Amino acid sequence: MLTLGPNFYFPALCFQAYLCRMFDKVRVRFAPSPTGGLHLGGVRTVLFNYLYAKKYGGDFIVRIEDTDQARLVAGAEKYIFDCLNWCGLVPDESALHGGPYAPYRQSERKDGYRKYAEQLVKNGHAYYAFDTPAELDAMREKLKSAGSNSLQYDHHVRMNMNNSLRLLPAETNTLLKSGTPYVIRIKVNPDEFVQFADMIRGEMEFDTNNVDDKVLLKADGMPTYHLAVVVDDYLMKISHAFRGEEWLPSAPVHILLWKCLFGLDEMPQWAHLPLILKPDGNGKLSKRDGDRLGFPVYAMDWIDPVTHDIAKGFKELGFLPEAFINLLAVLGWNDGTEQEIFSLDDLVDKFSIERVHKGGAKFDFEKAKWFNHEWIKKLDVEHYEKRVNEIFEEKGVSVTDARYLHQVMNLIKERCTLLTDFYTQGIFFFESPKSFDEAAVKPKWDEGKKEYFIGIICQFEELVTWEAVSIEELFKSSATQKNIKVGELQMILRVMLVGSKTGPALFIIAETIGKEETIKRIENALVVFNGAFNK
RNA sequence: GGCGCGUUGGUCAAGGGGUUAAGACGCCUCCCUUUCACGGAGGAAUCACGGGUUCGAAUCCCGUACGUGCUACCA
Repeated sequence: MLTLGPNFYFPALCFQAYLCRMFDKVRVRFAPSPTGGLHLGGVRTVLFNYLYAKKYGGDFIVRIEDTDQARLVAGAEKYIFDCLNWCGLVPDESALHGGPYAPYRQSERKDGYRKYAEQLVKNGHAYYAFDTPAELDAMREKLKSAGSNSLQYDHHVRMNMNNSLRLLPAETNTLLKSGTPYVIRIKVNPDEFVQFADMIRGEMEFDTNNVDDKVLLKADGMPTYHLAVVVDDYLMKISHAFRGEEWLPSAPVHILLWKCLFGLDEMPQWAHLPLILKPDGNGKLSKRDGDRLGFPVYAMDWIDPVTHDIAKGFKELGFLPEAFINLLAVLGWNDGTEQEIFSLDDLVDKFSIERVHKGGAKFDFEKAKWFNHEWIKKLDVEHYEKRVNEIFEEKGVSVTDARYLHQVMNLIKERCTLLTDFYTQGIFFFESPKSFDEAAVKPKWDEGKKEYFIGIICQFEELVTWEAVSIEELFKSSATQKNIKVGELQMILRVMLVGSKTGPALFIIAETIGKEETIKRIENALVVFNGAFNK
């Protein structure tokens, strides 16, 4: 079976690839550059890669693309792996986990790339370029003032530039020998069409007249993304390359490199994923949008090592990894049924790259929270009580009785949207209310009610079985005796025990916190109400 | 500006020539609960626009508009 499914989707287009790949293993890669926090969109790219690999029994590889030394951020790589780990998307091979194609960090593979760049030069598919940044600027300035609609370094301009195409071989040699800084650029021939089948978008075609001579090897000897991605995908036997839509315009460069270097038969199948857009206005979702609109865009808290700015993560905000994965999966994909709640296993089973949308989706934090709510309700509290315990600790409440926390969590789980809600919804099970919703009590408060509560204290003390039903029975019969409406008393009792008019069934609360604590809280509240209402 | 990609309710979306155009989130109304939540019942779309093709188009084709991406010795 292996790659049968996906290849059958474009049988005519991929027949050749199909033939040569049908017995190969599916191997996909996520290739982040460690420049900061792991964005929503990044996690979704990981997810889709992972799902596809696991669906076809393949390998999921994480390759660190750290070819831009200037943009490296300390800690970013570790952070990426921490996020993947939290999400449960563990790589089969990576810079962290090792594997048969190590190293998985491009900076450590530096020496390997030059050979391919040189080979391209030798075969006439690339050339040395000695242009300085200033000269490049000047070129673009010139094009701009000439009214050109392209500012690219391409076949129109390359014969006016300082490169081995225009220079005499001897001149090039001299420059090379004298150590003049240079880059290697791909030589894109005009008037050709580059075609490939995108698994999401179908047949794609690009006119090479619009493709520029991209830098392949930088002056510092590092490859650019364009060279590195092709070389490493080849060396690591990547069968399917899924990445964000922002890469679509440079896809023809990659196809051309594949063609010149390794042959199209070896090339992975491409899929360009739609973007995740900001919820309000326009554009790709960015960290700033999260700050602005009040929701996270990173998987986990990211602390900038330089500025020490902290960007909130879904994890710390109280999201379950199950929910995070789920909401990301259905942002741009669905299985065609009405199902919306999917576990990772479900997703592996049902995911299909062909059903991924072409259009970008605006991120909706309200819906994201709904997914979390659903997962909190769905999962047994064992799955997340450790995290909830941490949240209580962070708030300065130490939970000594794990069984009690467990019990409380089951009582309130359906009213918790975020894990952090367990604290706000459940704190009164651990501490007496520090304040009361007096406005809720005041209109109902009178001398009769006061007498009633004074009386109920003694009755509670004598109650033998402290269980919700018996407490309720006693409470109600006592009210009937005194000819007071039970409803009004209940509201008051609730505020006495909880502090506000919220929470699960009242007598369950009384049972859970215990007789002694219930009586204590009534007495406490009596004092406060007495003072407040001056009766 | 050039090139690419996209466009079904506020949002996510099903749908692939004939449907009363699913469903979910959010919002509103009501029921349940004398709390809040959960749950339940309702309410809200001339499928961006204009032309074709067709007996018939949200669905196919062409334009236009709008959105978005790329346009670095960044990924």
